[in-house]
Amino acid sequence: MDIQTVLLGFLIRSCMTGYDLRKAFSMSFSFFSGLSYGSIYPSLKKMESRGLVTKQVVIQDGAPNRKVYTITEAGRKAFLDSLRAPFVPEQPKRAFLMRLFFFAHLSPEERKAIALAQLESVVLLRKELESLRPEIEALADSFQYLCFQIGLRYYDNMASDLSMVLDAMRDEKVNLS
Amino acid sequence: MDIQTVLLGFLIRSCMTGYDLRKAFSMSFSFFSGLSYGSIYPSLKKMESRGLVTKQVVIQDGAPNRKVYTITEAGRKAFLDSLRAPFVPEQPKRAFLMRLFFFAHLSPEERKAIALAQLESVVLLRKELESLRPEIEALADSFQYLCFQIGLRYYDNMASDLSMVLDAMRDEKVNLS
DNA sequence: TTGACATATATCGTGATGATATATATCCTG
DNA sequence: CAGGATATATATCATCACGATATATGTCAA
Repeated sequence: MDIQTVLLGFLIRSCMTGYDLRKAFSMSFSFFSGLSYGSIYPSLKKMESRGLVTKQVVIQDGAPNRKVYTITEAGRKAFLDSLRAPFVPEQPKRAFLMRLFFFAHLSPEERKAIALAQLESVVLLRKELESLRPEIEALADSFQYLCFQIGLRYYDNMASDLSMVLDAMRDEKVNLS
Repeated sequence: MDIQTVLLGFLIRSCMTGYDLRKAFSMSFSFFSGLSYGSIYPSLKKMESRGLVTKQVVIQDGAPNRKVYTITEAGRKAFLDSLRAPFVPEQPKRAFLMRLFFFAHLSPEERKAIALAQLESVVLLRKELESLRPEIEALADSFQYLCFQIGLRYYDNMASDLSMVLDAMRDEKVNLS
């Protein structure tokens, strides 16, 4: 998912500390990925050593010094290059598919319970994302708004997959392997 | 995605070597995840030390010895437990969303080219998966067939997302940030 | 006043990935 | 028949993402 590119994308807008980047990320990217300090700080170090960003230490009394990162011309170029890089095909990679693959090992009741729990959790995730709408409509550009819409559709599609699974189980002849 | 659970799921069917597991995996799971030896062998070692599998070394002359793994009762229990474990919510995590998020930094022509390339690659992936249909219809149980169908729908949904993006760009007023 | 929350950086263990190394056997093709 | 590709089979390495945790301090409300 290339964390460095995302960080550079945020740093183009404004100079930021690792902490700021984490916040910015959670607010706008949260629905398609997490990002932890264990990834951010090492990435910033690497990017600094590669000349993609520069660091300004702002001394504060008491609190730990802020390390403000600024993107360089090389960083801007690296960012655009990776936006343009050839696409690497992606796979679904969803844990639920793994479970479903082995569903024959569970009883019909367990299968139904698991699929229903999953459906509930997807509905919840969709609701959470939907609740960000006002914020996104205020701040996002048109492409970022498309990301939001695709995120919603993603959950809708998962819900519809789960309904399909539940339908298939409704009139199942038990099929233990 | 819990590699150990997947390996146990295959070992329930029959005893296998790491190499066999890799093959079994690529044939049936390939459309939602990869699995490399760098993950398999360490996992098998861990599972052996935890008593989930036992190892029989089959000496061969010339070729490296086969290490055949057999699932234990504890392994069977661990497998079922993780199928029943509470669901961890998942996020889309798609690299294309990251690109789209920053699309405003590219020219309209570049945006269109990237989205079209992506669409092509999705169509290709769908075709490849569809070509596995006869094999899957012959070997899969009904839940595994549902996995296959969901895989196809996944690519269909991605294609439809991309069409949406292309439509939105067709009549765009350029919106650079 | 005390506990929760925000600011801010950093490191650690765990583990997944992709690449590579090491051997040998078989099978197809020119 | 030689050569090269492919299959069998195990193993390790560097890279790096993640989640948890440690360390400090400031602020604000109950």
